[in-house]
Amino acid sequence: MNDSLDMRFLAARKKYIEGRFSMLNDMQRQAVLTTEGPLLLLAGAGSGKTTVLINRIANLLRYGHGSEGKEIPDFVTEADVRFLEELSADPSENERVRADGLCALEPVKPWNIIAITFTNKAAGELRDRLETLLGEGAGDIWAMTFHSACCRILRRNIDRMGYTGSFTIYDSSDSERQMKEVLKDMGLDDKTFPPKYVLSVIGRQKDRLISPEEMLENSRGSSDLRLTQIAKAYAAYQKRLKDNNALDFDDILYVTVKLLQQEPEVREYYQRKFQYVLVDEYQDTNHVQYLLTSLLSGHWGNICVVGDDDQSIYRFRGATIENILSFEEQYPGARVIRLEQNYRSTQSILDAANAVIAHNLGRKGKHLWTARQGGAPILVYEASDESSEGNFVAGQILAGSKGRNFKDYAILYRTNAQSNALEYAFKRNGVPYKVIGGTRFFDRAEVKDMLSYLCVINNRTDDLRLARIVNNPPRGLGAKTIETVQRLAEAENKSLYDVLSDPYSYAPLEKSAQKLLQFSALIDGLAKLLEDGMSLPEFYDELLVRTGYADMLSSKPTEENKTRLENVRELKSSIHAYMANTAEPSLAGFLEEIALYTDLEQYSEGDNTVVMMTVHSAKGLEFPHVFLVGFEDGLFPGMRAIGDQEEMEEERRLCYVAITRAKETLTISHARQRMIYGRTSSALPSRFLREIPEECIEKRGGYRAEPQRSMTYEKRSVSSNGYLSGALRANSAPSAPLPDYNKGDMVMHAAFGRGLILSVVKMGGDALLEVAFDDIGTKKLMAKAAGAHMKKL
DNA sequence: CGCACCACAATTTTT
DNA sequence: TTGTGGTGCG
Repeated sequence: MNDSLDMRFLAARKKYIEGRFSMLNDMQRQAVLTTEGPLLLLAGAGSGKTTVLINRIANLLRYGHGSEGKEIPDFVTEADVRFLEELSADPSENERVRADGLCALEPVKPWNIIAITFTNKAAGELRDRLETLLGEGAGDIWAMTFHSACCRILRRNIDRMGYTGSFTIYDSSDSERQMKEVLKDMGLDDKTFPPKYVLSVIGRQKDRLISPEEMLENSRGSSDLRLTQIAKAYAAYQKRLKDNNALDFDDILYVTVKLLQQEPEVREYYQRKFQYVLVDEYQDTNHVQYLLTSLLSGHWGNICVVGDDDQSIYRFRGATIENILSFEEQYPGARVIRLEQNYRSTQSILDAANAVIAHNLGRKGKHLWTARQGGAPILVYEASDESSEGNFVAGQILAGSKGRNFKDYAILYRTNAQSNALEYAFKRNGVPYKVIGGTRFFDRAEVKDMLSYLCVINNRTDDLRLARIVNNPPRGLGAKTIETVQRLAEAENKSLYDVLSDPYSYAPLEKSAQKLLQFSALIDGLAKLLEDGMSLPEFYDELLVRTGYADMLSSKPTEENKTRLENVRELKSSIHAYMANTAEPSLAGFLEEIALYTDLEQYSEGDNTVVMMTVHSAKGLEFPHVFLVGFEDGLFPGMRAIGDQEEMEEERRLCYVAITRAKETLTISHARQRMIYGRTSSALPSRFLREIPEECIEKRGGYRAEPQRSMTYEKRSVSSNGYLSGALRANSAPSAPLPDYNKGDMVMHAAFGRGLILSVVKMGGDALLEVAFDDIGTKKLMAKAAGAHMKKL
């Protein structure tokens, strides 16, 4: 082929590949087709970031670097060029196959791509969407979290680092318990050295790749005397973990990076393997994660990071916005593409978001826009206190939802503690809701207990987990006995299990020998079941029975124990889920999966209920209607942030995240006074409110004339003026008379429609109604609150 | 060992 | 106000 034909081919190839991504907007397409070298994708909220990621991978798999490359395969003929040039926008199947063959330039193998995310949820979604788009082969792509990717590398190669491939993973509470012991052994007072704090200091060291020895060295010149102690604790802690063949979450990254740095063979293997490295949510990466991705992409240099510096809200756990801000310096020749078209929100919402975030200095700068103009203004409501705020929100939802699409609504707040007042209001008003967050499933004591049993059965030398369960349920092996065992084990450099399963060899254990043997027989007996091929779920049932754990819970059937038993049983469904996804299920495999998969209770669209969560947990989600509550100075932004530039910018980003969750409407509320730590304190509207342009806002509420009242009186009266208060002046809302509802009355409710009162139970100055609604079934409502939305027929 | 009692603290959260 | 963790008693 001659030069001009070459040019024609390149143009036609580019045009064809572009055509294959015609469903994307220009910027998105550019992001997909930019395959080579470092690429920073600044993806604004709602800009179709994941779509781009998926399509970018699809492009790599189908066309390799065809969209950018200048090479031309030898087999291309003039006829081929003409064919491509004349190809219609909507080719037939055959034409498409031929064109694909012509345009593909070293298509990438799935196993040469790694796409790293933060959460298991994100990784799972990525895998699902890849599979939908690409079919089977997608499974070979490394689409996983930082931690699971590192684990996979470590399982193969960690022996070079002084651990063995069957290492266990400590979660934060395991780490804390271990650290507590370390500090106690060192004779450090846990007031001056809170385990959590010590661990966080150590975590920062690991993030900077500083070893215990280096930290000790560094601490010598320091004015903070505690640092030397912490450095020593760091060394002792690491020794313990190594002795137990355990890694904590920070170690997983730290050791992987150390391994890749120290071992050229291992490094080169993975560097060659990963031709393309993609990193999602890059604004959330910390330093060690930067090092990891930079190492992995070290050979081919094809690193694509996707993120939004304006949505970086995890500084407190080590995320550094610097990674995104200095990407271009760290990767010379990097290209930057901004995705600013938003497909989620109305213009009013985006105007507000843009205006707020523009006040930040440390940012790359972006301006979100949407093709859909207009939209309802942002409603700003001033409530008298948190209870009236709750009633307002509940009322708005009832009025807007007509009792149907509760799942279209989300309530976002800065702190978890705020959910309480809202829950009360929602219960009073009969609005179904679900609170996301709080104690997670795998953090519950009973679940950890069962997992500890499984860990010990899987690995007898897991001292930490063994200590947890050896006397749970109580077996007469009290603290004293365990301490003795620990002392003996330490002296002989053996595991706890080694000692307690052989009590007659140790004089001090004579008294408890019988009980100790019973315990080790229990563990051995259970392990035998698995060896004999019992299935995991069956085995788990047996575990519940033989350990006496199930008995312990069911013998005292308190409400609490019932939920515990449920949780313990629920773990069995995790086992089933694991079995369903795994070719060769094993206890060890299950435990490994569980160790890195802790978020069983994340938000997923399920029931038709309103959801309540912190702004942090809402990141990445979207809802038609969003309520941002508690928008007050001191709460959002929090007290700690006021007067600290960096912190304030983080709060502002958080605010930006909150605003950009909304698709159709955003309602912001703040209360004039609020109960905090049992004290009522007054508050001013958030300073961020003033950063939202006036013309985006419609104000409501306002309680200037609200008289001071006694607590109880206040609580009851606000519910009556809750959502109607925009219309009713506060002064004209005296104590609401209890509406006269009787059993058998027909009522019409604003949201739930027609209903029949089944029962009336007087409660204080109020009454609990049970109402059978024609459309949605029976509901329990408080008469006073519900009265605002309901009339007798 | 289990329970009651008191002191104390208290953003945000994933792995 | 709420929840947790530690201590001391029966």
